[in-house]
Amino acid sequence: MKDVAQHAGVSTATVSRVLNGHAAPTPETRERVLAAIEKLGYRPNALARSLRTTSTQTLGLVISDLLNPFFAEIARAVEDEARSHGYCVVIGNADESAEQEATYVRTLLDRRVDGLLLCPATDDPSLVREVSAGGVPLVLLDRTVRGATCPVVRADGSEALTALARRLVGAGHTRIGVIAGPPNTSTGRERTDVLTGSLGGLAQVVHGDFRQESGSQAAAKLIDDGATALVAMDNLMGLGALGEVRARGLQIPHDIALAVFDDQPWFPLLDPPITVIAQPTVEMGRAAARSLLALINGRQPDDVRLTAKLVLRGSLGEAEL
Amino acid sequence: MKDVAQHAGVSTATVSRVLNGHAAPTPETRERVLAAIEKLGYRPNALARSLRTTSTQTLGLVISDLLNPFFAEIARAVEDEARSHGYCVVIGNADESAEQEATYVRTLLDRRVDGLLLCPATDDPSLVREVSAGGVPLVLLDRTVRGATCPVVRADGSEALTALARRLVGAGHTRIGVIAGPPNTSTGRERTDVLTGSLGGLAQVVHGDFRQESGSQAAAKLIDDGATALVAMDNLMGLGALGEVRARGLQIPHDIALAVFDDQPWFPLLDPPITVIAQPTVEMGRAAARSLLALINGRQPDDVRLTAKLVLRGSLGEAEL
DNA sequence: CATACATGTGTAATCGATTAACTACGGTCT
DNA sequence: AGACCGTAGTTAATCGATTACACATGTATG
Repeated sequence: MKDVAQHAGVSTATVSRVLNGHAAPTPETRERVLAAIEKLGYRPNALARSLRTTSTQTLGLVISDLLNPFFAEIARAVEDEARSHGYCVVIGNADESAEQEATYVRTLLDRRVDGLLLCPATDDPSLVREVSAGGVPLVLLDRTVRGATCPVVRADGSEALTALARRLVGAGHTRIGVIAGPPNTSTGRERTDVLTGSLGGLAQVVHGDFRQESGSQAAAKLIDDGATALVAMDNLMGLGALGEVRARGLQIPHDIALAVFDDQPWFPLLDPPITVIAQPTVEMGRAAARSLLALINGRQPDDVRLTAKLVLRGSLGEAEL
Repeated sequence: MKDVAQHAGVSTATVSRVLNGHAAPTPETRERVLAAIEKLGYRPNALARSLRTTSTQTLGLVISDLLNPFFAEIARAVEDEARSHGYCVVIGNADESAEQEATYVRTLLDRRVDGLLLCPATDDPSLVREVSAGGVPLVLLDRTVRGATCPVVRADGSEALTALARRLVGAGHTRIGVIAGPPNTSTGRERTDVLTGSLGGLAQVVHGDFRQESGSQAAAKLIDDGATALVAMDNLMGLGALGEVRARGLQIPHDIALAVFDDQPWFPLLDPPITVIAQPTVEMGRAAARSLLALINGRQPDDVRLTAKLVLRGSLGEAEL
């Protein structure tokens, strides 16, 4: 910057003013400064600028797993929305581990992100409190924690789940295997509660960890126990369950019915296509980013609750008639 | 930091030494400082530290599309490797757009990442030159550019592609539709050249843009032209092609054979499972991160060339016998 | 013609860390 | 006792920007 100033025959203050679009500098001065910048290939140091202004124009996003397309889509939407407001997003991968999640959150805070979007790995509120105590704007996404005091953006699957339950029961299924998420996550618990509630005593629950492998294992156990229908509570466990069903040579929906929470681009391509409960991922991501930006700008956004929808495709068999 | 120093009755220099594990401070002083840090909940400002040390312990990774599982896996691997060396990764999504790619690269440079990993959207070397001119360590990943002067990490699919070609020809296919990547990307061009080369005059090429929609369109065109086998040059176009095949009610492999470049967890679950050329994504990501770290540490790593493998699963029909 | 005021630019403090150079202190050795 | 040395800790410069305040110049006003 000093070099630029020297080249243009002005002070660094003036260079800074030109850079920041202040009204002060003469068009002629501005011209000279811009020429010098161009000539020297100068690029301002964002670190220094942020240090001085205490604003990084950056949002932190901590998610459980980038390989999970559900989170990848959310990340993508967050990024789009943030970018359109001049913000950058730094993504942290927590790998469904509370410890790694905490590490990432702290790293992001150390780098002074202007705000944080968090999909908490567990419903333990201590990390959330730590962030809030630091005074950093925080919005929870997809999942919440016990006694959360910050805005939350999530999808409500209750309606879709009860509709699904009604169809399964109506089709005469009496042993319905539920491949549930971890009970210490809000989404894991809530979805399972709603579904088992609507299924009366027909549900048999096995808990997984939102990963493919656990989906296979849970499916195996449930099939062994005589389940005639499976409901996987997220797409990775759905993938695992599907693998197990195929490995056993069972036909969907003839031998067993299957429904999955979360949609995937390839679900319609299976034979039969898989019936799902689709979450509005893009909307969730955008809404979360907007809420966070609002918070950063001193407004107090409301919680956002979007609706997940049941998409019938055929993998339930007669239940879909 | 000043507060901590005051609390512990020392100067900020001493606090800094404790923080950075210098030998100087007495165990007793160290103890006092740590206590003060704990008590005040002090966390060092990474921006200030980086400004002073000119090192951010951060790598930039610019990829074409986070929603493409191929890149998501790479990102994940890069991150793992980087983290194990105490580095953070900031991911930028270029969306297969050269312009957005350039924007992201510049943003990352402005933030003074210690090194940059780039999957170039096109083979135009100007952006690469710009980065190199800035003296920032740079490694290219998956794709290269014309006259690249920096280390490159990529997968070689030639062997797998010729093997695939041999099988298709051997099975008597005479009209083989190739859904190619953009000709201005190195991977797009090379893969297509190798395959069409080995297919003699039997190949019919339609170019897509590495996205699902273009895969459907290309497949439609090729099927209309009487192709009896399709080869999609990346997984998203493969997904599109598969959709088109299904939409027309064609049976794989009876009516048409299909092979896809890039593997996906759900390909084995289709009926029949899809034959693919699998790239070692995790190895690619790790290798790229390692090369970049080497470069940052003043070493001069060699190019890395890993091997993609043909995985036969059944979607080629008799060609797989 | 002096005074007030607007305007464009420069000076220097500041953000929060690191670190070279210096000081103070105590202990050894002749 | 005096010279010398090692060690623990302080002072202050520095990284590269922003910005309050001061200053100089030019124009309008009484």
